[in-house]
Amino acid sequence: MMLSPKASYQAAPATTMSTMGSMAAINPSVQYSSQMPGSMNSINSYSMSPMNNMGSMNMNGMNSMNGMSPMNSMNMNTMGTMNQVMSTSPAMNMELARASSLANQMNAVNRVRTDNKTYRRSYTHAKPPYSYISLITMAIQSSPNKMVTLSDIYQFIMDLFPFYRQNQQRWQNSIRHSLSFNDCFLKVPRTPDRPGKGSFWTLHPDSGNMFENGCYLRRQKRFKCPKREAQRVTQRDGRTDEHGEETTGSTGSPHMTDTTTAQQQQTQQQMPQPKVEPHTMSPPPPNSIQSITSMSNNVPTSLAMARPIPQQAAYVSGMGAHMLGPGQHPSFNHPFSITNIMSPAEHGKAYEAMGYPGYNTMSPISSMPKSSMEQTGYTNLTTSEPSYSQLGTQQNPIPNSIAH
DNA sequence: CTATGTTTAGAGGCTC
DNA sequence: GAGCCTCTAAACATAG
Repeated sequence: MMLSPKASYQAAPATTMSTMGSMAAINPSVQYSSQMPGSMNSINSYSMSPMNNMGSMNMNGMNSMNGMSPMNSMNMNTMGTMNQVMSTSPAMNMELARASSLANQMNAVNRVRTDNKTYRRSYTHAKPPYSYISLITMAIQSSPNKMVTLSDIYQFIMDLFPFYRQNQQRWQNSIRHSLSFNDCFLKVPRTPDRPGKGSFWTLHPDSGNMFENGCYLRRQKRFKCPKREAQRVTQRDGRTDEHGEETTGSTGSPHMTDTTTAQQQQTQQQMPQPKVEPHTMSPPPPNSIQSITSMSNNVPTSLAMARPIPQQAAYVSGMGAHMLGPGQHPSFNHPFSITNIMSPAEHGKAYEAMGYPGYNTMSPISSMPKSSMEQTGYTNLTTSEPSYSQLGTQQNPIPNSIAH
């Protein structure tokens, strides 16, 4: 029997809505200011606008990075298009801004630390209150094209949170696992025109309500693609899944209840099936990556057989594990498709045109209930995270009545 | 060889 | 307490 070492540094507590509500008055900067007099100017960025936070975060991240990495330029690019991103998913950017604010505080506290002997522990050692799925989602959403490579995800996380600049092998393995294991992440293969290692990763368009409880540490329910689940069952049992929920529920992943399966299948069925003639596909915008559009001729045979989609509609096809599937969204119009890279502002329109109303509110981050955001004022950080409670004087700054 | 991706297994915490 | 979610570890396969 193997003992998990995680208890010694991480406990991954989930924060319930009630806890979130009660935490509304808790401002991390206030908590730490009581321990670090005079440091408010440096760390009270929670009262700042998200954009300010985002900007300062990135600069902090950049300052602490060694040299120029591809991701650095990506972050700069992200910053450059922040206005567009904001228009695509405001709530998502609130979360990103909050995450960046947290990173900002980490760095600020790091600076304060040198002037304050009483401060014993750096934010650098604190594990950010986000699940890996949340972090991956943030990385994807922060990308102008909503598609990132694995290394981009790594860099995004390390840029944002110094905590993840250590023990990289451990958490990066978890990142890879999360990408492969969770249906909400879709793998988009590279085109011959864009050689390189690894694929691109994007979000499944139907995975929008993963974090509807407003908690980014733990999803209320896990998104599962019925089609992919059926594939798993088929592979596992060596037979065709013809009984849908029953088979899925009995032999499927232990992470999925029958109820959830039924709900999601219903959602899938209710999702309007766009009827877009291939020839009506608009030419890519001027700033699109033209070279990628040749992907339709590069669909692996095995994958093409698995998904008999029209050749004209073949986007970045492939069903390796969790490629975008037919019926879920047409490839040639999928806002995330690399064959259809468009401005964030166009994403919403495209989605609405293909029968996905409210795309702008689909992102996991943006699915945070408005009431929750109003209650929390962006402060729904799961401050019950033990690693945070060990900050400062190593006394838990959060009253037990609130933290638990 | 290294990075990437998949899969399995188990532990701990949370929700119902 | 059962079921679910997340995290971690590890083995293995594959691509560049």
